[in-house]
Formats: sequence, C-alpha cells, structure tokens
Amino acid sequence: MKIYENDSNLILEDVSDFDIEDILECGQCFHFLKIADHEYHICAKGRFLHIKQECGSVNKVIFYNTTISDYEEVWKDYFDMNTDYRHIKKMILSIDDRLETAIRAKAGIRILHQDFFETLISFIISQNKQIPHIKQLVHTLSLRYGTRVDGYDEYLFPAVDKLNDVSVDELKECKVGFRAPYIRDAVSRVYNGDIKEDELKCMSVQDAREKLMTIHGVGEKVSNCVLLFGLGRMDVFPVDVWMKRIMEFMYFGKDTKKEIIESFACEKYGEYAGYAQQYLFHYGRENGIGK
DNA sequence: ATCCAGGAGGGCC
DNA sequence: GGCCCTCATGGA
Repeated sequence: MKIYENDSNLILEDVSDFDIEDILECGQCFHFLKIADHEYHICAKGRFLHIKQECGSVNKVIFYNTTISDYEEVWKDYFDMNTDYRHIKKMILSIDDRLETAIRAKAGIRILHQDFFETLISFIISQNKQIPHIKQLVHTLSLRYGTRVDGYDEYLFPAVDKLNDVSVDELKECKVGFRAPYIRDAVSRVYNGDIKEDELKCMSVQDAREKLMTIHGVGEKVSNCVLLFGLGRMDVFPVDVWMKRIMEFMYFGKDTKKEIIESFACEKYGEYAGYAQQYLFHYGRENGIGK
C-alpha cells in the first residue's frame, strides 16, 4: 500500500480488502451520508471525513482535507488498517469454507473501531428498528445536540456531557419512542463514571457484557454489538433476527434459540466470530436469506 | 390495513 | 428459568 499527501488530501493506493461501500453499508455504523457511488461523508470519533474510493486498476482511496498525522492518529485505527484481512478470511474459510460466497461477495468489509459512547447509544436506538430509521434517529440527535462541522451541513454525534443535559421528554421529541428512558439511563451511567470504557476494555468479555447489561435497555444483542463495534472485542457474535435466520438456514435447519446460535458460533469461529458474523450478516441480508 | 423492524423489560407461571 | 405481551415509530 502506498500512502501520500496531495493537495491537502491524503491518498492511499493499492489498498487491499477495503471497499468503502461494503464497510459503511454493512450495518455496523449509522452516521454517514452517501454523496455518490463510493463517495461518503462520515461522522465518527468526534471528527468529520469526506472519503472517496476509485476502484480502477489501482484501488485508490482519497481522504479529503486529511493529513498523514490525522490518518495515523484517527483513521488508521478506525478503519482497522492494522489487521490483515487476508489472514482473517483464510482462517474463517479454514473453519468453514461455505462462507466463501459471502466473503467473496463482500470482500471489502472491515470492522470499524467506533467510538464507545456513540456505539452504545446507537445500538440502544437500534432495537426493534430498521437500519434507515436508526440512521435517521442518530442524525436527529446529532442535529439537535451535536456540533456542526465547519463548512458542511453535517453534525457530529453529541458528547456525553451534552446529552446529559437532555431530558427524557426532550428525547421523546426526537422520536426515539420507548427508548428514551433507556438512552437517559445509558447517558447518566457513562456521565457519572459508573460505566467506563477503559474499565470495560480491561475486563473479560463475560464481565464486560454483564456490566453493560446493567444499563436499562441493554440486553444480550445490544451489549454484543457494543463489545464488537465499540470496544474492539472481535470474539463476540451478535445474533439479531437476521443472523438467526441466516444461521438457522446454514447450520440448524429449524427454529433455534438465539443463545444456542450465539454459543455455537462463538465456539466455532472463536477469535474470528465477529468478522464471520459481519460477512454473513451483510451477505445474508442482501440476498434475503430465510425470508 | 396489518405486519415487522440489527430487542428488551416486566409479569406470570 | 421459559413464555407472552408490550413498548413508539415508520415503512412496506
């Protein structure tokens, strides 16, 4: 991979296992806007990024108004560029080569290392909602309580202390519905230090999950998404309605409890469970498996 | 119109 | 522990 600055932009060339559309549209994040094919505005980690990919003979990714040090400090980790996805794919296929179709179809997926707090709130919102609605609500919260991006009509996700000033009634005005008290509890617990990102990162996965589930409105599935997308725990396997259908189709052939599916997948895929889950989720959803 | 969505809480047994 | 109902909102 080549990396260089050009006219205040940052360019990556010969990027392997990277497709900005696969990465953003696979359901792991909700705070982005599609400008054109393979061109997006992303709000993440308290920053804004205008990014474009040109999939010609050279796989070229343009980070607009970005320096190498911005990349090293923020985006390199965000896009999980320290992980060798060729190796990840090889290991998953050695466990079950039936994932080859899914991996080939979505070869450019990467698991984003997202901001913990935004991930927590976003996946509390996600319950019993479709992805476009989740994006809409994250946008509403950001528009009302977040910081405007200089020069763009985009708003960063609000910081903890900002959301801590927002009441349940005000949250309901944002149309989050019955999730308003859930969000309120999550914000309070993070704000008062009862829920600490650093502490969760030092805990075992089981302990961290139990701690997260003490938040009102955070159950098995939401906590697993927070662990995977917001805390970098790749050995978890969130099971939602889609993954349930996909896994039943692939492995069980009958109605099976989510807990059974989750423990089965974690044992089968081990440290690669989170990656396997994302390939399967994106591929299965686009192909309507089980519907 | 009726059903369902990247679920979880609460009541009941 | 398991089962069933409910929760607010919007799109198909």
